[in-house]
Amino acid sequence: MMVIQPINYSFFQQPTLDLARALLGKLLVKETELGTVSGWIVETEAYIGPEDRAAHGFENRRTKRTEVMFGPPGYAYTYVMHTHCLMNVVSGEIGCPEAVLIRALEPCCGIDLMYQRRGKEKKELALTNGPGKLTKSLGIVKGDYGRALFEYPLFIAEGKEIGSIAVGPRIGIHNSREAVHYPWRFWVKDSRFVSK
DNA sequence: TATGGGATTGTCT
DNA sequence: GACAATCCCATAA
Repeated sequence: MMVIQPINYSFFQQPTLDLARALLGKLLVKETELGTVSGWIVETEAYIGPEDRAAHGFENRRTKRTEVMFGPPGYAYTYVMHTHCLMNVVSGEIGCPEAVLIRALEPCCGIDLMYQRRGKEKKELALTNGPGKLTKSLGIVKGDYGRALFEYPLFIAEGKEIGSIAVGPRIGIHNSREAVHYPWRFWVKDSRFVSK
């Protein structure tokens, strides 16, 4: 039986835009009492606080909610958006509110459990092709806020080789003026599992 | 305590 | 394409 190991901590010690690319093809894993679910990351977005009007940490806004982004990289920043939970990987140096949003996965293991959580009538694509969908499939919740992503039960692991990477503007931030156009969204060009 | 808005999704037109 | 669902959080008073 194959054992999945969390990635080394040093993986998270790179600039946010580099990390956003490096995360493509990696495996995101969540273990619960119900079982283990994982998926290969195929789409990410970078948020770089001080200069990024679309980021929650814009102008270093430091609150209870954004606090984890000011800490060391490699931890989970989860928050609730309308009726859904979204998952980010904290990046950047201590004191810098930067993070990478995980927007889409390609299902890997635990697909039965994904259907159980999302609804059996859903199509396979609808399990993980959006930031709110993948958290539900993996069982990631607001309570995972601040968890280390290099330890069980919620972690990043080595994945598989990917083809070319596509780059473009981020999604869902139309009120963010000039930041709307920053090319900080990255996805696996040939993947069927990206959002939208 | 009250208020306004949002890094989404699903449904309806 | 438009909009409702539904709720957390930051801000102001």
